[in-house]
Amino acid sequence: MKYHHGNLKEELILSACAICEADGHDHMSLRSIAKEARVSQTAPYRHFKTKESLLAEVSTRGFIELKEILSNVSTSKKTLSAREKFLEMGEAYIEFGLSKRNTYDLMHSPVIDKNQFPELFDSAEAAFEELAYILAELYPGISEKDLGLKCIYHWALVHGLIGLLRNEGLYKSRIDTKAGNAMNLVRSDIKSFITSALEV
Amino acid sequence: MKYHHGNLKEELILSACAICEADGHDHMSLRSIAKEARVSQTAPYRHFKTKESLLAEVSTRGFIELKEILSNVSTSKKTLSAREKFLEMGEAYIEFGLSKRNTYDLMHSPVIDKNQFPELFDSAEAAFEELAYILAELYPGISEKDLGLKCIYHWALVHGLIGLLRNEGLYKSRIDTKAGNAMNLVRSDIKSFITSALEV
DNA sequence: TAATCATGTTAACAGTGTCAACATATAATA
DNA sequence: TATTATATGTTGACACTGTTAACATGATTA
Repeated sequence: MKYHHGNLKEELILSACAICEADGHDHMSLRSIAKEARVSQTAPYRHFKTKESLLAEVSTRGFIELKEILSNVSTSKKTLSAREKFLEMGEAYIEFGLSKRNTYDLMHSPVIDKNQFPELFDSAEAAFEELAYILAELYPGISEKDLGLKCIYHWALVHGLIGLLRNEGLYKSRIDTKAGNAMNLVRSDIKSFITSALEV
Repeated sequence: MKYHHGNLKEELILSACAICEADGHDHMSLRSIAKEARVSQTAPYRHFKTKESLLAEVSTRGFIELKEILSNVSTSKKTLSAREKFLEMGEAYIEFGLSKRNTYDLMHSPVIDKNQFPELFDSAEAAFEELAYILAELYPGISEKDLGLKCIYHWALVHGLIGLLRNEGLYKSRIDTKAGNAMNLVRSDIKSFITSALEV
């Protein structure tokens, strides 16, 4: 029987990622994660100063995955026009926010102070940089200031849309019922929704 | 000494609202709220089936306040054009999201299942209806379907923008530093930012 | 007046994050 | 190689959490 685990830190992170996505970050306990790794309840403290710092790791992994998803659009679809790549990125972003729902929540949760975890901060920024790259390609010669404004505009739109698409019930009376479910309409054709934002 | 409090439920809600806004909903314990009302730790259970239902009350009050803020724009500024009222509402919404930060978080937190609390659901919907009213005024004769799309569009934008404006650090390298802080630029003139969305 | 019911209390349970003190395996050093 | 230091594990404990069960008290109603 080995006293030392060998790869505990990584296993804890992976467990945390799985539990976070399965149950939500607020239903995730250090003790249960430790138990899953068949290790004592305080063993995680040899690798993470606090629970929050483990959550920060999970969040960081989320941003890294998101960044890879977004940059894949740029690199693996070189034949597409900038405009089409932008739309694909928007779709991919929303797909991520909807499918990795709980992880996405953690990534944007106020329980983790990004300023306290430089790696998390950097990973988040790297993901958003992908948006800036494609927008710079889409608007050649744009000033840095206007590029910044456009980044904020599109990111806000897409981030907000994810929140809305998940709150399925909301807006029932006027949209889902009376107007024949505009929400589903948006969901079924996200690209055309995002496209309208390009007219701005 | 009175055994019965008399107005405990309301006092608990008010305490909860205060603590939520001060410390965040995740740092809010039933016991501390009970203590603040100088009442035993289990007294709240005579008025709330669970902690979540107290949080739902706090969230509901938030949406009610938000709805009032938004409808005040419509009613108290009748001389304004529909367009100007829309911009004022957007500004007021963002102001709410930034100043009542922790409450706003709770209102959009996934820890409360809105479908489980009809009053909360209704209060949230009532707030969003205000947006629909002003947009209907702004686009007379618009179809219900298109109205729904516009609601989603503008709500997503403004909701997402709040998230971004609060994450002050994010996007530092490209925007805050290189581009001279586009974020602050947006914040200082929210109306013109929202205005661009009207061109869609 | 007596009985019912809403609203309080106390005691206890299982679960949480975290720390201090101790144990062991690996790495570095003499 | 023998010894020591360091990284990584364990046990036990603390204060805190939400929640339930059993009981007490005050107000309302028959």
